[in-house]
Amino acid sequence: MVVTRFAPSPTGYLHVGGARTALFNWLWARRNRGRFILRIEDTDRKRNTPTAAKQVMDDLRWLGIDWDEGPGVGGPSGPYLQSERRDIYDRYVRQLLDEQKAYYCFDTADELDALRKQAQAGKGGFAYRRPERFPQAGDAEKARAEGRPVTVRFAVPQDEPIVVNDVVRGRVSFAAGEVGDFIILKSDGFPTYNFACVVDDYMMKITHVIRGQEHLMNTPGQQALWRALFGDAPPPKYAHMSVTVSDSGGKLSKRERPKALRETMRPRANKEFIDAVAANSAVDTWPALTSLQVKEFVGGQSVPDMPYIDRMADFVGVALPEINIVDFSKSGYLPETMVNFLALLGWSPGDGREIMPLGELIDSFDLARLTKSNSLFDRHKLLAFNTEHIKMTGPETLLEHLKAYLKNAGSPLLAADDPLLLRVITTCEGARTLADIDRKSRFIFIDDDKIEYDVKAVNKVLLKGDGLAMLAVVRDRLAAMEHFSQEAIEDMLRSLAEEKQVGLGKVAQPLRVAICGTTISLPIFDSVQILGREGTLTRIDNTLKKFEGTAKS
RNA sequence: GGCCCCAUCGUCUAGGCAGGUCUAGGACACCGGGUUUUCAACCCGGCAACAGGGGUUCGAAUCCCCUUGGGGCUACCA
Repeated sequence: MVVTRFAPSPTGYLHVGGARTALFNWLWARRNRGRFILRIEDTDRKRNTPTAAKQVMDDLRWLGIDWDEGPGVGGPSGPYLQSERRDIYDRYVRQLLDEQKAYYCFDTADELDALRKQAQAGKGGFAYRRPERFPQAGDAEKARAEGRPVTVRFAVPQDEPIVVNDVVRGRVSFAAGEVGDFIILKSDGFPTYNFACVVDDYMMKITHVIRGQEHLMNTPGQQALWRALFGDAPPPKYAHMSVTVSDSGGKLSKRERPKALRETMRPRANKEFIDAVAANSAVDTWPALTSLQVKEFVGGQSVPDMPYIDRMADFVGVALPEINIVDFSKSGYLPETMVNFLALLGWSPGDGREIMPLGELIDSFDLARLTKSNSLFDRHKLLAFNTEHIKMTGPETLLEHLKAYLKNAGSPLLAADDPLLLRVITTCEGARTLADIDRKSRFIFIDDDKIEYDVKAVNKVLLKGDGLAMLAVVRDRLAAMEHFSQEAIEDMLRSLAEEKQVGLGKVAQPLRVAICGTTISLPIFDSVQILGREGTLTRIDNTLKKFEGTAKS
């Protein structure tokens, strides 16, 4: 049976790279009717937070990725938090120590740094120099007493090359001595990734490890460790996927958002600006940043937590590139879109299909068709995918997605009932994101006297030419109508245009701006009918009053 | 610096492992036109690639080598 796992380190939100890894493992398990395990690799006490673990799980659920074993669901190989498996790791470390396959180490971080610098200066790479005689338990005690850090290193067999047979890359060979002895147990008693991962993959009977290419260099060490620990037990098959790169070059990383924000802030960063940003940087229960903190951020010396980044971006008025899964959901992308798009980053079914529902993805997924070369995360294509998915998603499902979106965005449209929302959805055929739908419909639930007029729209449609005059005529016709049905509104506007010998746009656009404040809204007949006669007339009157006399020639 | 991976339109890719059917196919983007009550959507058309150099072969996008370029790793992070 195929068993795969996703093993995130809970250091923050789930980002697209992690989501893709999770998805590929999940697809492969589902495709083979196997099991998919979620394992939390929280062995870095400095960086991991419990909220991040929860957030990662929420994001996975949002994507529709469920796990057969893991936090929340349990399973035969638990616990699934590495921080709760320390006795297991200790046992294996003990075993290696006893068999002289691992040894204690007492170097400080500074000493190691110095060694590394030295190696850099020379021509070779850095590999830890193994001591002639392995320190014993007594030595470790003594070192501890002296306050030196105590770690354990694995003695990587140095006599022959290590060959990794990778599912996507084929045979990758590492020269004997190339892989240096690496730390398996940190001085705080926690295992390192390279160790815990091997032990857990064995105990959880993982058959396929699908992960990013950045792990390829870890594989020979892990493989050697596996042999030392588990002898001839067959190791999992490794599949190292291509890396997802960003258009700014390099691996797509969470740092892009702070970077983008910093770049837009820098040119404006005088004292008042920094103070203003700082004063408005509080998030929920988190206190506002100080001006100094903001200044240091702009200067590149520090990076505040992500919520602050989002808050500042909001205040400054920039849209940051989406990196985390939550960013995409906030921007109005469907989970179906994300899954589909992510699946095609480094994989293709080979027959030209692109827009695929989940079931099709599962049926077609194949490790043999993973791409070797890196791929760039193309937001344009993502948008196109979202448009397609919105089109092919049924109104009921879309309604659920939309409601979740609106809630998240705090949209006034939240006041709408289901029938109205459904109507909005069907009228918005061709919307590219849920945000589009929201944006085009918000006007419905804004108070008549709180319309924000878009300057450009007002100038172009109302002030230039005889927009205001036309609007006044429209107002009177609307007031005189017997039945305020959508059909009647359409008939009235069309015949008015015909009567005045102008295109419908000349009639419709001033009306649109009057009731929405902008030229972007639902189709005009729907807009007017949904708003109702009273609201429409009030808004027209307000508009007329506001802009009369300001018309340009 | 060392080690490892990769290389087809601007981007994602098909084709490569089993060399000829590839004057290299699709999608997105872009450009032009159409439709139109806004934004979209939609329809039609167009531009556009085998990184370079050597081999092997009757024949190479496809196999081999070198160069160049890109990426990854080089932590008591995962």
